Amino acid sequence: MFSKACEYGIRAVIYIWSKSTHGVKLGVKDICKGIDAPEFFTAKILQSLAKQDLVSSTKGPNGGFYISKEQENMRLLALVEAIDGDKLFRGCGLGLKHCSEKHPCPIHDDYKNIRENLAKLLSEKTIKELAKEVTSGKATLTTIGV
Amino acid sequence: MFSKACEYGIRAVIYIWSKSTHGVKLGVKDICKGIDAPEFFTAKILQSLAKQDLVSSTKGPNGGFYISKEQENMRLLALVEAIDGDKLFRGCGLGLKHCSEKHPCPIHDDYKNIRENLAKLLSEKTIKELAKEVTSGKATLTTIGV
DNA sequence: GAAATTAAAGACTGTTTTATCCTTTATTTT
DNA sequence: AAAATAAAGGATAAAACAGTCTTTAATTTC
Repeated sequence: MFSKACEYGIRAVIYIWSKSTHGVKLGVKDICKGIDAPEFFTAKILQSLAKQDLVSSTKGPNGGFYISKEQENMRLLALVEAIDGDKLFRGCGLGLKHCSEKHPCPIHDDYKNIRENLAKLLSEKTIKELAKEVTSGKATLTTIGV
Repeated sequence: MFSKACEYGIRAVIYIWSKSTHGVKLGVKDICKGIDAPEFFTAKILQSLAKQDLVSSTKGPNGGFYISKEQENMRLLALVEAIDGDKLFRGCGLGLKHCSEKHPCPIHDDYKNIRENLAKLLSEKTIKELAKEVTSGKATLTTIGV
């Protein structure tokens, strides 16, 4: 469903949220340790997100990634689109180039429905909410205990 | 969502269904022309499906691919699983190795819901139904008119 | 039986995704 | 100013995915 990059990206951003409530910055190493993701690969994703202004970053000692005031209400949908683009939400389920209401593929309506449910879910969820689930212990971002 | 191989495979099987109601066999070339898919690549997919007994085939003149009596009630789910495996239906939305009810990722429940809807859709749809939509002109498998 | 036809099988190429490493740049601390 | 730190950026490598081509095997037609 989501690409690896997107999975790491989502986990990373939720992690940053869950740890840096009061302006504390987190380094890539910390983050990747916390979410059990490959360091340099995840760094690239975060850099891309920073470029797109979905997260903030500063270099130098005590620098790292953090979430600014303006980024506080980020939705999951924005994150997914920033990393994976909109291919998950646009385009035909069977790969037809010109699938439309008028010339639908055989699963057009059902697929559309699934997709809209997914888009709805992603657009409703804020990172803040998700982070809260982690800090409260209800959810986790890494393999624990087993 | 689905891989290219899966898209071509689904289209191919629906096409076979829609054209070979009375035991007529269709060659790969015909099929690929009919669904606007790359020939050799799609051939591989059909061969794999034949090996897995989801479609039937015979070699030689007037040979080709067809659907046997036993394959008549094939569900879309079986097709997708045969080509893409179950990765779409199993595994965590955020890629966690040990995500479970007990140790869920932050989107566990919602993702599970989406996934179950998808699985339900795919397990309910028969290829026969989908083919009927094509033969009746309600749906299409290729780019038309534009 | 020989020729023609068609799927099956395997080798090969190209692209995208995933991942790692190394260098550069910006920032802070001393 | 120098040293240390951390993100940014570039280069490379491995794996998965997508697609093509060639040869082989089975079947039918003649």
